[in-house]
Amino acid sequence: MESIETLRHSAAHIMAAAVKRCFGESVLFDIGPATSDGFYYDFDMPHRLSTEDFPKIEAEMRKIIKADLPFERLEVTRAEAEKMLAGQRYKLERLADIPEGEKITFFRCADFVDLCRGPHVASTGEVKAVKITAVAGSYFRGKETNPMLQRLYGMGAATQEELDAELARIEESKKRDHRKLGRELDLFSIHDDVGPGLAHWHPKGARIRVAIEDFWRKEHFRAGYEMIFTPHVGRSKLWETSGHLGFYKDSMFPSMTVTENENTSDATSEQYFVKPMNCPFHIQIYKAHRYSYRDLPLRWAELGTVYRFEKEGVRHGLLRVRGFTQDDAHIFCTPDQIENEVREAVQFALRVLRKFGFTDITAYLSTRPGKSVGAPERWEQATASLENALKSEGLTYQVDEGGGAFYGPKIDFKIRDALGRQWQLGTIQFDFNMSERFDLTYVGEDGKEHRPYMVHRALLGSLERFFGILIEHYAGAFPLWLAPEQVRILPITEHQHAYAKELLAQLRAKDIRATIDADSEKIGAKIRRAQMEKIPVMLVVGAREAEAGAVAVRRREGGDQGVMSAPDAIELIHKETQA
RNA sequence: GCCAGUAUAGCUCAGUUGGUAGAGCAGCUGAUUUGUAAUCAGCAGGUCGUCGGUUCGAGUCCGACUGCUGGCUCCA
Repeated sequence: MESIETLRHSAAHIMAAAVKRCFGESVLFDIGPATSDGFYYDFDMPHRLSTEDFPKIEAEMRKIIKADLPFERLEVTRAEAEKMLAGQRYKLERLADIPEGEKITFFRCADFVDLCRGPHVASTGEVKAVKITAVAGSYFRGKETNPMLQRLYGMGAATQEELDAELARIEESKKRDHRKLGRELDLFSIHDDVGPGLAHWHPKGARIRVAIEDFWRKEHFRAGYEMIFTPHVGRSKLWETSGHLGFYKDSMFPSMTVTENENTSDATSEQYFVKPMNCPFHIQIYKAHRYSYRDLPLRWAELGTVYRFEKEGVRHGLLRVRGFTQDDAHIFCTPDQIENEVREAVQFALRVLRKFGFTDITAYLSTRPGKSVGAPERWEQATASLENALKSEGLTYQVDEGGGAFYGPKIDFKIRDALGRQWQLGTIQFDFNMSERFDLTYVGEDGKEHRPYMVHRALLGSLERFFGILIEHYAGAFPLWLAPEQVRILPITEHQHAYAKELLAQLRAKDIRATIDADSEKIGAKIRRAQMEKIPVMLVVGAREAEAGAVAVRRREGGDQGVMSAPDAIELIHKETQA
C-alpha cells in the first residue's frame, strides 16, 4: 500500500498528462507536489484554464487511470535531461537546482515524461478517484516578479468512497467558518457601505469581546503591566521618526491634511496619519518622564485600535481586516533584562492561548529581513536571545528566514483555522531600533545615560483575528465563561412567566448572562432555537418546577442533569461561569 | 496587485432557448398554552450589486467597476 502522499503526487502527474493531451505541446510544465489534502500542478500555456475545462481534463485523467499505465522510472545524465527538457524553461530551471552528483530521474506516465524525484505508485490504476477542485494563479517559485503560472488543484484517493469522505470532511469543516457562524449567531458583520475590512461587533459578539478583554486586563495587571490609552492619529513627523512612513507608507491609510488658522496669513497645513501601530505613542509616554535603571522594566499595555490599508485580494472575514484592535504592549528594559522579559512574554502568551483551549500552536522565529536597520551583530544577538527563550520553554519552532520586522527579529505564534490555514496570533518582537530613533534613555547605575531596549508584544494578536479563530475553534459553541448568553429560561406556558422572571433576577444578581424565551411556542421549538443558538444552559420551567421552586436543567452538549432546586442550580452555574 | 469564480428578499436558494420575479426559514399579526430539536393561519418583504451596451424587450447576453469566495504575493 502506497502512502497517500505518493498517491496524490502520482495523481498530479496524471493530471499533467491529461493537460498535455488536452492542450498539446504548447504546455510548459513546472512542478506538481502533493499537499495536505490533495495536490496541484503548475502550468504555463496560451489557453486560459477555467472551471469549464475541468470536465474535459477529468475525463482524460479517467482514461489514463482506466488504461492502468505504469509509472516508469528513468535515470539519465544531466546532458540527456537537458535534451529531454528542451523548450521547457521552468523545468530546465528546476533541473539546474539539482546539485551536481545527485541522481537525475524522470518518471514516464502515459505520454508525459516528467523530471521528478518520485516515488510514484506502480501504475495509474492505483489512483481510482480524482477530482479537479480549483484553478488559481501562482507565481513561478512564489516570487511576485516571476511570471504567473496557472495552478490546477485536485484531490485524489485510492477509492471513490475515500474521496467522497474527504470532500464531505471539507464540506463539514466549512460549517465552522467564522464568517458563516458570525452571521448565524449574530456576532459581527462587515458592511460595504462603511468599507471593506471594517468589522462591526454585534451585541452578542461584543459580550464575548468584553469577556476576553476583562480576562486579558486582569492577567496583565497580575503580570506586572500597566494600562495606557493613546490617540488614533498623529503628525506625519512622528511616523517619519518611527520609520513607518519609510517602510510601510503604501499600506497606511492616506494622510489627512489639517489646516490651522485657516483664512489668515498664519495659515499652516500639515499631514496627519491614522495609526498603523501603537508604539510611537507608547514611546511618547516614556519620553514624558526621566527613568532610571531602578524603574525598569516598564510594561505598558493597550488595546490599541489601528488601521492598515491592506491590499485588495487579501481580506478575509475577521482574519484579515483593515481596522483592528491589537492587544499590544511595550516593555522598556535594560539590555541585561531583555532575555528574561522575552521569556516571560513567551510564557504569558502560551498561558493565555491555553486558557482558550488552544494547544496546537506553532512557533516561528523570524530573522533579519532584506529591508532592515541596525548592526548585524545586534541582530544576531537579539535573534539568539529569542531562540533561547523558545528553547528554555521547550518549544519546537520553525525558522522563518528573513521574516523579521525592519527593527528587529521576532517570535510568532500561529494557529490553524477551520480549513487548516495558519494565521499569526501572538507575536513577540525584539526592538533595539525605536529607542534609538526616538532618543530614549535611562540613567544607569553609573549615573550615565543608556539606551533602553524595547519588546513589542501582542498575545492574542488582534481581537478581530483572535475572535475569528476562536469562533472556528469552538465551532460557535463557546464555553460558559465566554458565551454571550449563558442561560436561557424556557417557560412551558405563560403561567410560568412570573416564576421565570424571578429566576432571571436571581441569575442576573450573580452576573450570569440570562434571558427568557417568552414566545407562545411549544417547549420543543424553544429548545431547538436555544440549541441552534448554542446556548450552554437551558432551564426548563413548567408547572411542576414553579410549584417546587425548581428548574429542569438541560445542557447544550446533552448530559441532562434533571430537576434541581433553583438556588442549587444558580449556585452551580455561578461556579461554572467563574471557572 | 495577480489568476479563477461569484453577486436574485435579513438568511439559504429556484428562476426554462431573453417576454418586466418565486419558495423555505427568519420577521410581523392572529389563533393556540403546549413537558425536552420546528403548532397552525394570514400579512409583509426585492430598482435582481452598480454603471453602461446589445435588443421591440435583459434577472437572463456583452463590457467596465465594486464587493465577496478560493488561490498566489504581502501582512510592521
